[in-house]
Amino acid sequence: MTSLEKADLLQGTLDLLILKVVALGPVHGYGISQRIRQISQDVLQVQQGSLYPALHRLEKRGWLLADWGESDSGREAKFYCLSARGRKQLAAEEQTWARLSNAVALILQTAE
Amino acid sequence: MTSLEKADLLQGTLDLLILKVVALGPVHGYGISQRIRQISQDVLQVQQGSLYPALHRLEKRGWLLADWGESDSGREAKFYCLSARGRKQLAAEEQTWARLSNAVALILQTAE
DNA sequence: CCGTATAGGTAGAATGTCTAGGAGAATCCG
DNA sequence: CGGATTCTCCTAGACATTCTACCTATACGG
Repeated sequence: MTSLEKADLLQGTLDLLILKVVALGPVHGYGISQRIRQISQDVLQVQQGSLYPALHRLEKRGWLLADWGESDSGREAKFYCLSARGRKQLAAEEQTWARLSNAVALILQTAE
Repeated sequence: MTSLEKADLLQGTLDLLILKVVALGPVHGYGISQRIRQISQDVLQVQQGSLYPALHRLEKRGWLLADWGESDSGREAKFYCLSARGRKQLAAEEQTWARLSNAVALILQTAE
């Protein structure tokens, strides 16, 4: 059910969220999901089964660059950072989000 | 592509939008799509192939009631109105939308 | 030694939305 | 009158995204 009631996040915003979090500095996948949960104060949470396919998708589209490194806890981890095209994409998606969410707000604001 | 760039609407918000528009008074399907476009100032537009399945879905779930009548232009049209459960559902979805969209805003507001 | 946290991943199902069609009736324009 | 456009309903099939559920492996605390 993509109905608004149960979703862990707003459908279609996952790419935007990932790009935005990665823009704050290199992170690995696991860290991305943690940051999204923390910054959103536990409202949004990305399941791993959504996260990793999304990361591969974004990398394949040339928006993310990945390389292996060592995480804080000393484990192998794949760190992602934004490419130039990813930065453009992020800007575009931020703008689109603003347009669409404002439009939804317009409709919800109509007096009853 | 459900990526934010090209969508006609924010995925997962269609039910909410329909319920909200119907809450303003009985409308037929065609009128719903027009109102959404107008109120959103041409930002959001529902394709007919999305609209009618959604209406049937909402009716089947008991949130909308339908009956045939005559439209302004004298044609047969199916008018929808909210059921009691639909009203509850609308309230719930409005709240969820507020929670989720605020959470997205939180993430987008993180300083760079 | 076992459970939890960290870190990566895949497969399959469910859902929603879009594109692309089809249909009929009313109205407007030339 | 003929043709185009608007109004109104609908379905089928393709597609992308996201979820649940599962798998692997290492480190650490009790």
